[in-house]
Amino acid sequence: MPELPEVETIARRLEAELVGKTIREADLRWSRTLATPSPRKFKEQIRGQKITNISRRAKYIVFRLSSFHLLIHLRMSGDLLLRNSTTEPAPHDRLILKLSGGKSLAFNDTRKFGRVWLTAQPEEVLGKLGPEPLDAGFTPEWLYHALHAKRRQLKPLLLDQTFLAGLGNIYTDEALHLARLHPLKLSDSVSIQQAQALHGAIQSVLREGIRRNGASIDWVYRGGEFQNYFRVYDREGKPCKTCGTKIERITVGQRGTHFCPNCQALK
DNA sequence: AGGGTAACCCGGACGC
DNA sequence: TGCGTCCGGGTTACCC
Repeated sequence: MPELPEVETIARRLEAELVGKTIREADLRWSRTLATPSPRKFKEQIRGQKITNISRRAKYIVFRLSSFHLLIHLRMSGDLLLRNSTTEPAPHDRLILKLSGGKSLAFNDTRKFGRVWLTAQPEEVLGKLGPEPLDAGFTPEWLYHALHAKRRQLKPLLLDQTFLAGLGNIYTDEALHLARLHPLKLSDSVSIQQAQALHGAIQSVLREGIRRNGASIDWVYRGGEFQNYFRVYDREGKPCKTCGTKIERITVGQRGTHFCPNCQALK
């Protein structure tokens, strides 16, 4: 399941491979993948567009084209695959962009949660997002004040993309454990020292993810040994790697939430 | 206003 | 085998 580090890695790879290529044709194989515009308009507008830049904003992959922005959100099960144009479409391919130079970019998405936007106004999609957790503007001071401007449980607040953009369920649990903060702790009860710890933990787990996936992205979506790196996520009943206490799993805002009741005491 | 939860979209995994 | 339930990213609708 692609979270921010995986999306970052995909965007970097695509940037290295696809800048300068022209989109010859779009093969839309599952029309609901398209958030906007209509399939007809999409095919018409994307034809002949040149890819000038590829980047990431939150968990969106942003393709800057000659006169539009193509935004792709992979959600749960989406993946972007570079293929030769002669390769047959694979099961669960939702959109295939045929490019100049004999390559194709395939958006493959088993669960059909992922969405694609083609728009001249990307801010309509990206405008409400909070700051990037790895950008210079995300500082311990900003986090402290932002936390105190709300009175919300830390876990749902950190998952709120308008508060901070790009944290998903796994990295939120990991960051809270590293910062020794209970997921239900109220945001305005966090001390300046705790905000500093949380800030460091968020950047640390994301950077760790990026570093890891840069080396071996292929198993990220296939299970493999990904879970061996988790401190708390998906480790219910297993010993905390810090203190040995059994990791607990609770539901917070309908999300599975994992924490160490000893390291992350509420009081 | 600002907090919370439920439904929604999906298919795979898993339990019975 | 087969049916029901859970899971999850993020938005929207709705209630407190």
